[in-house]
Amino acid sequence: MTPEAALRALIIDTLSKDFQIETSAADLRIERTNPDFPGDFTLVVFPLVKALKRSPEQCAELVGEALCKRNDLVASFNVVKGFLNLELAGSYWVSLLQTMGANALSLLGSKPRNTKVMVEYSSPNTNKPLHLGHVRNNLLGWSVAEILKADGYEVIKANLINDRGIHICKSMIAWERFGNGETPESSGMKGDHLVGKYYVAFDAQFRAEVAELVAAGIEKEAAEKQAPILLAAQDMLRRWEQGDEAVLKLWKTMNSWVYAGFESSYSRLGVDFDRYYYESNTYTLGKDIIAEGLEKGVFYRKPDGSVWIDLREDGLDEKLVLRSDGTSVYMTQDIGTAELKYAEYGIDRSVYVVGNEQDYHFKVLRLIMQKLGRPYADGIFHLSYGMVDLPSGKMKSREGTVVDADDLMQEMHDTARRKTEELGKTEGMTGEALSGLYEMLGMAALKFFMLKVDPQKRMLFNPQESIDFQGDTGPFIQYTYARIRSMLRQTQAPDTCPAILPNEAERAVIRQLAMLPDALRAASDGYDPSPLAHWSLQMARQFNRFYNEFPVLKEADEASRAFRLFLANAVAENLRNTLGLLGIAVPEKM
RNA sequence: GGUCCCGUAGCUCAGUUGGAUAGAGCAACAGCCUUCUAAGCUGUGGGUCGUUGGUUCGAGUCCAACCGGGAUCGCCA
Repeated sequence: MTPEAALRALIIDTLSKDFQIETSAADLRIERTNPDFPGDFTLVVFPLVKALKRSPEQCAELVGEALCKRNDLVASFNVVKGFLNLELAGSYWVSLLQTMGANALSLLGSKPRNTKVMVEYSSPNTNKPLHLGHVRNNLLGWSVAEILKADGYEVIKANLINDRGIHICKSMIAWERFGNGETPESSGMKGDHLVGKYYVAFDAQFRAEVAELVAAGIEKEAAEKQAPILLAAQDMLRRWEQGDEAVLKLWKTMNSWVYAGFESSYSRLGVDFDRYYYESNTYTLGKDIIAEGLEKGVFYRKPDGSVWIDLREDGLDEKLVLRSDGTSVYMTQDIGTAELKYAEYGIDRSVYVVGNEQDYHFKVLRLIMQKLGRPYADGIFHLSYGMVDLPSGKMKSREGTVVDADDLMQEMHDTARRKTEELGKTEGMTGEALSGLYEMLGMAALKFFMLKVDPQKRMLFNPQESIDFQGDTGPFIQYTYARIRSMLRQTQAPDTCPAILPNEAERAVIRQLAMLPDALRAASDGYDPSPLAHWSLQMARQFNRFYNEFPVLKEADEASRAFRLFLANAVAENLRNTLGLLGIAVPEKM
């Protein structure tokens, strides 16, 4: 049990037995005590004033005294205005440390959730390499999946690959026209970058053709519809759908290049998937459900044959779910894949990590599934995240003004190397270990930067300034870990924790450790890794404060030294585990 | 125009279901390495929490209106 939960239970019991006041856990206001006052937790007594018929100060005094008497959890108290500051007993903190040891999450107890969650993330298009926005998506999705696992859910990570459509044909047609048979092997280019190059080439050609048509006196809008290369791409899509062998062959070849490229980016990012879905397989799904919905009267057909749903009563608009020619739209496919996911795994919840520009789409999807009475409908959750902006403005992959994911990762690696070399603390490390360290530090800086922010907010990314290695960063936490490991290489931590009375700095460290379960719960409930990132920062800061003031290895008193080693080891292990949920590895030395 | 998201220090961000004098980091300035890793620690300066009302013992947090930024409302995905 966490200290707060223990205290809450004690207060409820005391209020009931000594004051005949029945309260529920939710009614009590318990907070961390303001650092300016002595105490660990604070009970806000204003809500009790009416029931006790006393002034706030008197209420606080009465309750404080009763709590101290009841058992040895609360050692002392003080009252400031209507706030009852409670100090828990030193012996309690030590026994708590002994209980949680290297795994503070054990305070949660193990309860099987028997709940299956699918987290779909990444979902790239196969016409261009991953960029900064995908990086945020991938890190979020992977981390949320790991967090849910740590909180007792059964998790399936899924990737729905958009391998079909006009955008793919654009790359294909440009490669046919301008490629001269270029391959990743012949060019030495990563496959996804090679294909992306032709996507950009398509756009350049397209714009040139449009300009030509406009010069010939055609309206811009019309020109954009009749540019020859666009017509060629559209024709290719038709041939693709008809199963034209030459088109399919080219499609498969270019896709295989892209997949090889993606695999290498995913692997470097440290993300993985349990199940891949391909839009080329799923794009016709969902039509049966449309038919079912028509029968049930959830959908209706317009005279031209197109099928719609009217969501105006739900505050939305009418929405097309099937084209007049009977082909699927985006929504049709998503209805179908939702059904497929459920059929395959019997999932209870389905998390979609997709940018916030699709808020509307997922609101509609969820509503449709609810109206169709699907058992998984309420479990659909759109993990919506904000765009990543650059100082120069929006990223446009067509125009090639993007921060490429591979370039970014390499840049992080190089920056980490430069920084490490400046500090010159890596004596005795070999070339391979060093490069592994740079990678670890660079990726930590990148991942922490992305994950410490509330997903919902759009974020500004300044390649020159954003990513730092000092202050609120991944490397700062890694550094704290490495320092502790350095001590533990010299003297091992004891298996059991000596029962001494901790000083204020030590208590603060234990208190922070004990807050990890709350951070995990917040992260899991909110599908948001940032509470764990902030916990880690706070943990590292708290430990560094202690470390700066008190000796560990050089502590003369043997019991105290053993206690501090045990404490330091607990901090290191919990930091390592928590950063692991963010996809961040920790070095033994840096 | 309808709907949704965001607005907190010069910059990047925290701020639990309303609680004490609104917190970190970066940047600026001043200290701390003959002692366990200074990628660290300590201190100083920096705020009409977009604006105006409302709800109450109490509002950055809840409600309303407005201002500013963004997204979305395609037989694109």
